Amino acid sequence: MLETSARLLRLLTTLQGRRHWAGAELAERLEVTPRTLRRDVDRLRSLGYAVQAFSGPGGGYQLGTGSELPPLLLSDDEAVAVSVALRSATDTFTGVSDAAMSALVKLSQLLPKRLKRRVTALQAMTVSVGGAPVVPADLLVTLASACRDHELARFEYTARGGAPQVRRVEPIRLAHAGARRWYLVAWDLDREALRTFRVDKLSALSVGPRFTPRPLPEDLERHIAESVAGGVHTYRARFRLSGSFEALASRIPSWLGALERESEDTSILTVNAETANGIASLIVLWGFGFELLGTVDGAGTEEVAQALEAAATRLQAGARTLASAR
Amino acid sequence: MLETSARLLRLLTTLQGRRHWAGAELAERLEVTPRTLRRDVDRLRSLGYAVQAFSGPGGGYQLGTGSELPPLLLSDDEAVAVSVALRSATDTFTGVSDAAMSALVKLSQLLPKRLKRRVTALQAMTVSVGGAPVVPADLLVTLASACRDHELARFEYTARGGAPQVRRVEPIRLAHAGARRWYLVAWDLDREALRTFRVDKLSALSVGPRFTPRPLPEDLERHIAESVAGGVHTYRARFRLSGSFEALASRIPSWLGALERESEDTSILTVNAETANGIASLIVLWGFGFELLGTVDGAGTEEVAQALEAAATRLQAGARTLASAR
DNA sequence: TGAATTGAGGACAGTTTCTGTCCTTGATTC
DNA sequence: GAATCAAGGACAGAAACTGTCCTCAATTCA
Repeated sequence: MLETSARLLRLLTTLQGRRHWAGAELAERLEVTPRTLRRDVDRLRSLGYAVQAFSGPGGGYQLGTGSELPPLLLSDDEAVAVSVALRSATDTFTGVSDAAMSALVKLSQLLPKRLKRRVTALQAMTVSVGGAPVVPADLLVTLASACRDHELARFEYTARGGAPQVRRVEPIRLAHAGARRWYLVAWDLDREALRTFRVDKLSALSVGPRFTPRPLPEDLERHIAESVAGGVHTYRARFRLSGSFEALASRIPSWLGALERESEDTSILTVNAETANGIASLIVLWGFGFELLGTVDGAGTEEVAQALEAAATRLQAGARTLASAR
Repeated sequence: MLETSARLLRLLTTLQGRRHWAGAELAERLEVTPRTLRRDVDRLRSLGYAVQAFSGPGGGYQLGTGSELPPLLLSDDEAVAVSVALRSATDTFTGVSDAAMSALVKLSQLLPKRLKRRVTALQAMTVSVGGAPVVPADLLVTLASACRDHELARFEYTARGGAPQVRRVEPIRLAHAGARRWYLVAWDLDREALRTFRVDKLSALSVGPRFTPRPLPEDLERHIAESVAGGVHTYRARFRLSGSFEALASRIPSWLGALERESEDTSILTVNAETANGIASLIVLWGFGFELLGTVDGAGTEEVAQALEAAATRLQAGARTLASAR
């Protein structure tokens, strides 16, 4: 009974669109008798969806929160919004980036072309202050799909200080190391070994036919942890801000850095970035005074200090040109 | 045939979880004959979902992008990720905030309690960026639901320079004006007139029983546009960089701003941000010298220039502390 | 308190649909 | 050319669905 299944889905859509529905109204919409509607509601219930009912004048049905999440039926606009939101979330929220990635892969494979175009168009317009992705979301989605679906990948890779090389790999895992850094862990077909690639060093990606996944090496997790942690060295600078932890916490976005209490009216902010200059950019975003305390491990402190001063000089010079022009 | 409907849904879930599936594999999973599976696939197709099939060794089924978006079947983790992503997107991406809001309302009403708790926990870790008043996502979701479902709202409102008052309204529309500014347009029951409320000035919200919506005033759109328009603006600053367009284009990420050729060896970079300080942060990230030319429409040029100089001062002061400490 | 509204659900009969079991055809890969 | 795998027609028995007709139960409002 195809019609019944389709009707159940339509009922679910309808119930998701507005909270409250009168029985008669629903029955009319679905073009069935109220009796059949009640049966449909029962069916949804026995599928695990929490449809609540109310008797009496002003009664009706509404879809509540059950134990399972019902299939989400999105309108075009909503689907685009979810896609855009997820793309930015993969980079912003470390805690959920993997899940966001897999949701994004799911959605991307279902999204009709016309909607994909809209997402791309929106994405191009979006500039987010300080928290912008360094790795294009499309690339990530493609790689994540390749991992999930066991599809060969082929790309140009520019290793540290080397020339671009073409690599052919069996993708295994996409690893996220916070602060906008993504790594592809894959089996390198030419070198016959497990390799880790920085996604931002990777270009001209194409994914090929499926491969049968080889058994995962036992030390995969360790391999990931090591190659991801060691690869690039980050700057982790500590700043002293004046203001109590409570007062500052609400005004500092979590992706900017980690905040700790120092004393009653000072706090310490630790900022991570890939370049000393990135540190400067982030601390400018904070918008108020600060004291540079140094880097977490002591290394690179001088560079960071120099970067801050150089940035100060550039800002002043750049702003002054305008003033003198008038 | 409840079993059939449930099975179709399961099939859809399965197909969303991985790209490629062999027919036999699917049949086994769903505990039906291959023949019935083929019929199920047919059923999905006639419901409008693009299931593709491939013959021969290595053949099988995969769910492609059809003309309609199929119901999205999310795992727990994915649902949490989508919710978190949407919450931040409502504030970040002006272009899709309404759609994101309605998707969020939909999702929030379906999300099982255990998942809601996880979202809340994650949300608590995420705080939004400096200065501007922040509107809690929960408040927005509640208000948006109230608009959609025609539920009375009651809250305390602190008008400009006034004391908090209790208001009882019929919510009509939630309007977004970029830069974390949200407005509730509602019919004020005590004043018997259309009113606009700034959501960040509103507290102790409770939503009551349903009301029958009165006909929308004809000038609603105009009313919204007017009461919302005041006060929001983005900064669009133009900078001159030395270097040819070709040389710079490859070194400036596209999200930083739009680059144009000016002359053989200078280019113009246009940077957008919501605060003058955001402009400063972005231009620092560029890492080389620049000249501030002003803002695109001329307005706010002074503020941007001042923000750059202020940032320079802060950077110098902050960096100097370290030097003097040694 | 009583009338009106609205959902719940049992029973029944006729119709429709579904499933599994054949079997043949057509596409694709090696 | 052989093997693999999806497509789909035919058929019969079983199962499910729908509308109709009724009786109950819950809730609201006068």
